[in-house]
Amino acid sequence: MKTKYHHGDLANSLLAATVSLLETRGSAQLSLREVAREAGVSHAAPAHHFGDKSGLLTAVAIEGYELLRETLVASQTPKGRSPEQRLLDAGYAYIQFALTHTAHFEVMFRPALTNSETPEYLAISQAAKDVLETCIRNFLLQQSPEVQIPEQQIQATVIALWSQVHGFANLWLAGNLGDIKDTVRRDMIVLDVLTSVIPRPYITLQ
Amino acid sequence: MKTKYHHGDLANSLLAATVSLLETRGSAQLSLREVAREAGVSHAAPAHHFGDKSGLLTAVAIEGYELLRETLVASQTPKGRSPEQRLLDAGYAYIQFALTHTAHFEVMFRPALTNSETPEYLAISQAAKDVLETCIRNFLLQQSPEVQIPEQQIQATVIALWSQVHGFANLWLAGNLGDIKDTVRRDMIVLDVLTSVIPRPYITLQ
DNA sequence: TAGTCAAACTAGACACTGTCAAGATAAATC
DNA sequence: GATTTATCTTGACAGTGTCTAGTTTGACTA
Repeated sequence: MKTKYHHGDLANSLLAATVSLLETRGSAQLSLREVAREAGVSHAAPAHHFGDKSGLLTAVAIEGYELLRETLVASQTPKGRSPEQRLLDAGYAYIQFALTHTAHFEVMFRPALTNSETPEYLAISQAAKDVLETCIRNFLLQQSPEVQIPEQQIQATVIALWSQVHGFANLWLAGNLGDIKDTVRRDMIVLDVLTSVIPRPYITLQ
Repeated sequence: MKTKYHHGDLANSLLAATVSLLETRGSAQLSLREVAREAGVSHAAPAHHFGDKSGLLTAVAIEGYELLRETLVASQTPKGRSPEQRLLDAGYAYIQFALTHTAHFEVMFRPALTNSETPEYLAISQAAKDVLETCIRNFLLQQSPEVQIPEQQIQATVIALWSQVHGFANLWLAGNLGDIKDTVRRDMIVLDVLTSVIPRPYITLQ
């Protein structure tokens, strides 16, 4: 495992090194050559596996969407929870993911850094979004079982709720939410933010 | 005005060139030297006015916060509007600003690119945020005039509403909202998103 | 009006970057 | 065992941010 010419699992090592460097230095300062140094290979090695810098970051984004999807699915597995609770769980999981996997999260939502039109990219990002949508659908269905909610209204709700948690995570990561350091207050505020939009039943726009 | 040694208003020219390049190429590809070329000066000229790259981007962010503040204030000047309408107006203005001044908006909320601890930066960003907060305070005051809403609850509402519009703008700019191209549908969805959180009166958390 | 000084800008250099082409090595295949 | 193929290295190139030293110019002083 020391200094073989063929690394064996270089692609994954490079991915890990990239995420690690992103987490410490941020995406603006990320250097392909530093990634290569971190992985102990020559400066041009990454190109062979990922093409170029955007290719490497695309791989990070895809890994991120897989992780996010798993996280969201996992948040829905506990039994005996109401659709409303499940919605809260999903929102909380989303925020938790963003604050934990900051490197992935940033790259996932900056398409300028990646090849975001790749079929694989589109598929996995859509898959993650689908979990959210299903969750919200179930919630709306339970909120008003008798009314047939128009599809456009459902989409608007998806956008509204997604915006909520996504914006919260972004403002948090950008340092715009003041000095909320400790976990307790953080959890409280997250809950506040989430519940602030939860109690709303389906309403028709005038 | 042709090729004088002293430009006269180089700082502003550099700022304008930076914003222009940010709008076309994006922040990841922005080059100080290209900014200098665009402004017709030597590659080291920007350093004299802004120190380094982060100094230049700090100036962009500050200009952005000034613009945002003006936009928000302007959204509140029409007379005869209810606090609820004013809240909608502010939210709409926020989103409109983000989608119009994409370069400013991106730099404003990526502190890694700027010197976001500068007194001037902190002051102007706080000033912009204050407009939002006042607006939301007035809304809550009108929603429940008899109850004294605890400060923490107010802050949570500010965060919730800010998250909403901020997240919406971010998802939009990242291309995560599908193919909503035409202005009509866009306006409708913005309205949906905003109203989805508006009708909620003050509630206590259990 | 002449002289001085500080601000505004240029020129050159340095280490670093991403990417490309060409070559070296080792594993897999036949 | 020979050959092919994937993996990785080496070297080069243009471009970058920033530093230092120098040049130009406007403003102020006397």
